[in-house]
Amino acid sequence: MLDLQFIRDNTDIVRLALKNKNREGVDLDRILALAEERKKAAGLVGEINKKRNDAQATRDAEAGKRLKDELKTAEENYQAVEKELVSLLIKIPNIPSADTPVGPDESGNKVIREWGEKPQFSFTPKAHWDIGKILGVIDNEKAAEVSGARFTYLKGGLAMLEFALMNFAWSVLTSEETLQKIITGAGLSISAKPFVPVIPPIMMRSGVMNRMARLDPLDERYYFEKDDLVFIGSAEHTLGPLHMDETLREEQLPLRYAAMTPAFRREAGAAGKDTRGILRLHQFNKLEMESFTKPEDGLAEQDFMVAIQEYLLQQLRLPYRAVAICTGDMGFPDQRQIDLETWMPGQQGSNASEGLGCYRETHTSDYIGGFQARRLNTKVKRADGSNEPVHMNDATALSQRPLIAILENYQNADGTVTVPEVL
RNA sequence: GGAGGCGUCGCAUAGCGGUCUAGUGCACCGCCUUGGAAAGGCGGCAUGGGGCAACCCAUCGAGAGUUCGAAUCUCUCCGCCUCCGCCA
Repeated sequence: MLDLQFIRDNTDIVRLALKNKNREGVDLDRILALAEERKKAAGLVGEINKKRNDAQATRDAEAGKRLKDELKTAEENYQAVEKELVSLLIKIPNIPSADTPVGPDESGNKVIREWGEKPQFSFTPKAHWDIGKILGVIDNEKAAEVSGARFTYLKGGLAMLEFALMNFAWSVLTSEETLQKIITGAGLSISAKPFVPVIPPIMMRSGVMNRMARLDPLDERYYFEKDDLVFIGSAEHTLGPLHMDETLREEQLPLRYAAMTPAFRREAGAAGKDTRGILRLHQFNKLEMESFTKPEDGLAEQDFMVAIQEYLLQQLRLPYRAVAICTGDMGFPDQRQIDLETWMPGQQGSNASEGLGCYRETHTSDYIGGFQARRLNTKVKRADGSNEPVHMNDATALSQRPLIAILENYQNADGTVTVPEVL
């Protein structure tokens, strides 16, 4: 949620953001009108309360009764205005950063860096689903019988490879020395405080997920109505509220956490897309980073997280490119979104004329600013005594998708796969 | 699942129908004192909203109710603790 005062003072910026983020349906004028109305309604409630307090001081029972009724009416009016205002306010997306490309959809994304040499094969490289079948390490058929489409069994060496991958990521995220090296390499000057490993809940109250601005679209979530619990779509969802309703001290920041959890996604609206292999599943494991920083450190923190992601892929010798996600394609609460796409030589991209091989998204990083913190009520007390929302970042460390990249980039002619040296 | 207890301004606590504009201790900040410190003294120290300001309003886990009046009484919900049962 944006700050109401910010919306009032920067109507043009908000209107532009609505347009660029494809949310022109949000009635900004109505919001501004409601904000005025709420101010008036609150004034009236305060006035009646004052009179009521005076009546109580003089034990004026008659006036007290009358004012109680007046207060009830005024409060009901205030509640109605407040409710409509908040319901509209939470529909305004976050404002894209200045360096975010403007664009309607995926087509507006900009590649900002490329790294690595694409492997050359003396044979036609296979897609990971074929390699998985040859090696007997991916079994979607049985998973479909047991759980349905978009589930998988990862077995044997591939399961071990995933553990190795996650261990590798943990070794980086918990090492101050390695993090300092990454920070220096990226030309940043921020704290090298390591990430605190966390095993978080993977179900959460729908109300809290809503405060994270991640409940919508509910259709994308697995929701247990009876218990009002939602399966998380990312560890971010339960790491983000770790300091809900708290005021942090400046010297505590940055606070960095990481968690490996299953992530659950219904993939509503993706019917028929990426149905082969393990690229798009209802359940997959992911190691996620989350951090809380002072507002002025938020953007650099995202650069840091991207640098970690790139370090991980570079250590794995996997070619990738970094992509600045444009306004129309970025997440609702995002101020700036940068994705890494890793080279997958065995797959056919959407453009068949380009031949075999394509880049697929393996990493995302979201700079959220104070957008989530405002609704989560996670604040930082500044040196001057004032309070303001902390800035938050979340980003993928490693997920199951890099497994695909390893299978396809490290494949041999006989269908075997070489394990990356760092693992 | 059963029984009982408890949620108060960072922490610990007082308050049990109007004197609460919520007291006290600790922690923290400033000043006095000191060569410097400790101790001591004085002052400050929650959040949100409104107002140029003095100041006003709201908030004692959340919501509803009783009452002229609720931190205090009643109900519902949420959370925590103790005991019992079941259990990876």
